[in-house]
Amino acid sequence: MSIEEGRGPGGRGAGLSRSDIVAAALRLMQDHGVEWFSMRKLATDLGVSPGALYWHFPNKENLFAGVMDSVGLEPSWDAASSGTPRERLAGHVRILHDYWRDHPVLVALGRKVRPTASARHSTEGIAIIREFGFDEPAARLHWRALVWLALGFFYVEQGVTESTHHEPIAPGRYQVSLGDQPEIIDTDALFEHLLGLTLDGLEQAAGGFC
Amino acid sequence: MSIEEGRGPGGRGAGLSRSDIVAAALRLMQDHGVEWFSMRKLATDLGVSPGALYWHFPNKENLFAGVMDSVGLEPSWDAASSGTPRERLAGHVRILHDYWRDHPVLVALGRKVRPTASARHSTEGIAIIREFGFDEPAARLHWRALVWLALGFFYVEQGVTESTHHEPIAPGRYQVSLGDQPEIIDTDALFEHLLGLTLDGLEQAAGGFC
DNA sequence: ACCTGAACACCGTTCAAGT
DNA sequence: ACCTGAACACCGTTCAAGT
Repeated sequence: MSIEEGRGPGGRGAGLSRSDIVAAALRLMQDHGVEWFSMRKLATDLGVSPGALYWHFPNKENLFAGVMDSVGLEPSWDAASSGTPRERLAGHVRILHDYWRDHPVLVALGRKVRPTASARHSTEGIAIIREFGFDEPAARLHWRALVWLALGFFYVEQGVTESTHHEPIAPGRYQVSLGDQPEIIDTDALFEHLLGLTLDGLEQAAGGFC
Repeated sequence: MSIEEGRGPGGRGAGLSRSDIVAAALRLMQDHGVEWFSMRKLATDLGVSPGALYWHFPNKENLFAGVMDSVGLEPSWDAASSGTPRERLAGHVRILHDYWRDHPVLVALGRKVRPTASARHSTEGIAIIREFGFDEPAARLHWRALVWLALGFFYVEQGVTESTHHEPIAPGRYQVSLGDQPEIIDTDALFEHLLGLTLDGLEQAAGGFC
């Protein structure tokens, strides 16, 4: 009657916790993709029966939400701390875009990613925009537009790089060929270009010095 | 030995064609959503066995591609035919955004939507941009940036309206409440704002009259 | 050529039963 | 309280067999 492998059938002893499950789920999704992931594979990975997961989480969607919370939404802000307001704002938006690009799991996760930056990131972004001379409501509107710009661009970027042939030529800097003629696109350069245009418009709206 | 309902088991006579299958698939997806759709439900709807579909299509993904082709990618251009170059360009981009918003099936369809407008739409858009004074390569780059802007914005818009409480207050003009404080956002106004900023930047880059 | 029907290998989720 | 094991109602896909 010795139980070798660990615990026998029934009873407790698996020692599962919400954070254990979430961590394993995130690892599996990062390694094999969100498409590949399933509750049963997660259970197998944890050495547990499928039903066990449903004591800790009501359903798959709730587990996904737990994974998203575990990753957190705190980009690193080191890159946007010096320079002109324009440069710092560009850095700030770029950080958002890079953050989402480096965590595709978050975006692929059932489209549950809310287009909001973290509170601190938003506060700083709005503060920078106010330096251009905008009042609070205008700055908030501009900030929201920039956040949507960055997230939207990443959605498209992800869709393109997933659905077509693409070759990464550097970390976070892939070229894709799409459309009729196999054209090469540097998505990072395209993002910089689009962001630049928008910030030009923002500066113009602020300054009025012409 | 009379076969009433149509054809008996086995043999031909179902009269399936690729276009029939595609049409039924599109209808089901529009009525019940892409999530709800399955090959077996499609077969049931067509009064046919699941395996029958696999004679016409190698797999589900290929069927999805067929659905996308059937919808076509030809927005109506009536709205962007008069006014200043700036107004016509804005109308052109707006048409793209509205088109994708009115065909969410295309975007939800496994993220297979290529971020390219139709050839004619692109040609006209690039021509308008050239009126600002850009040369061909610059105009193409600007056009691509605008296309990505419109498609990306729609992705975010769709994600928000699907994942949070939202109430449509007019066709194509819904308000959403998201984030910590239940704030109201007019997504159409936000898009106009973002597009306006970007076009301001584009005009500025073109003119140089300052 | 075109389709059926049954099978295969999967899903997410539930739930009595165990400890 | 925590987990098992079996079941339920699904999937996409394949394929021998029918006409």
